[in-house]
Amino acid sequence: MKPSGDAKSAYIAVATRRFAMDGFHGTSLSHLAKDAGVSKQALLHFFKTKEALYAATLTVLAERMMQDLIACRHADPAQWLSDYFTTLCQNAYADPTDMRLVVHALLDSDQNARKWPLRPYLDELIRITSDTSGGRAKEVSAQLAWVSQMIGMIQYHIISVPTVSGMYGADTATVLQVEMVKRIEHAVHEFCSN
Amino acid sequence: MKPSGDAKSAYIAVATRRFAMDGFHGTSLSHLAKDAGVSKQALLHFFKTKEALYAATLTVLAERMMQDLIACRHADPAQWLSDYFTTLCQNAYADPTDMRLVVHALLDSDQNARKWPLRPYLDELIRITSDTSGGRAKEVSAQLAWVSQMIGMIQYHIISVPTVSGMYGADTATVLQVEMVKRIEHAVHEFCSN
DNA sequence: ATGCTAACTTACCAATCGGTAAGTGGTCAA
DNA sequence: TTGACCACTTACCGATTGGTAAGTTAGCAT
Repeated sequence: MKPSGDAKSAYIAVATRRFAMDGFHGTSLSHLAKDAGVSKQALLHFFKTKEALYAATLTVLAERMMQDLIACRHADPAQWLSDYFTTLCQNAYADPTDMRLVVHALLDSDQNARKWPLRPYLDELIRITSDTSGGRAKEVSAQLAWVSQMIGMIQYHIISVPTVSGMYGADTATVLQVEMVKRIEHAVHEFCSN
Repeated sequence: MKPSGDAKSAYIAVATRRFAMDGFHGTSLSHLAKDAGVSKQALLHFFKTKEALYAATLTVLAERMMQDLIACRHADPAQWLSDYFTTLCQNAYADPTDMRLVVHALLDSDQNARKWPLRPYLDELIRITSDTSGGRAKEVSAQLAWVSQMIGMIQYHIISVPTVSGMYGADTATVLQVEMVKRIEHAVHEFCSN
């Protein structure tokens, strides 16, 4: 018998990729089953509904994003933020799955129905921000505003890469990537130093 | 007989709202027909496929966004940009339909299959940017980078309003709106003046 | 050996999907 | 008056949807 946890997380991994690509409504259980190489009911054995599977992918996504953030820990909080945002971008160029999934989830969110699993991640980002000399001088809501602006700018940038590349060419898209890194460093320096 | 153009654009208006809410895959022809108060085949009479109807909504969306941009025309290009981005935000708070539709379309875009209808709009934004004293000093790709960063920050901000509001409360969401306007004015000033 | 449970499978379901075919009723030019 | 055309309807289609029911198989404790 295959160990339970492995199969379950393998299904979540498959679902993560599919949901990130095509969104919740664009993905069917049959597709997911085919991707995973099992029958549709194998998925329904672990996750009672398609919604439950989707929710599980979002939970795992939130944990992964939190881990990635912690992995960039740095004594200087401003450096921490700069490093994290930059590596977030770099990783997403190679694999935009997570960023796409977040945006899809944002658009799908019923606001009250499904609770947002990324709150701890956001709170941690705010906490780091409030540790910087510049961030400390500002109100919490201003810190949240800045953090969400940064996250939004980056995630939107990632999901628009294929379109920009198709419109203006791959080389232009590369320039946008370089400009994004510069913008991140500038924005962190501007907001966090005083 | 009802005048053809009216019905057709009425269907597009209905489809715009639905597609913006639920995305392409989350919207069915039956739902659209019910919203419009006609049978499903009334839609298929004007648009041969669901894809064609979707493409039509994107085309009209692009025209509308271009008009909104032109409507903000100002002798000073920096002021033009500042006014436009600000009013774009304000209008989207009242009705986020267009912003949501753009992001949905970005996620759906097959990159080669459907051509991106917002290119003229983007090009016009770049043209205005290049008319500013600060923008003139920079390369075109840097202007594009800045414009797409601004658009991305704003659109992501709009689609995240319900989620942020659910997480931190409506009053905090209002603070984010104020901060966004401040950020827009600051960013325009920083990039466009020299 | 036996029974229990976890991890599946095949078979099946009503509902809905996008789309086709064949009209129906009203308007308008001739 | 007629005939063409347009906007639209009802009826229908095969395919696919999310999900249920009822096995089947393998490992493991007793």
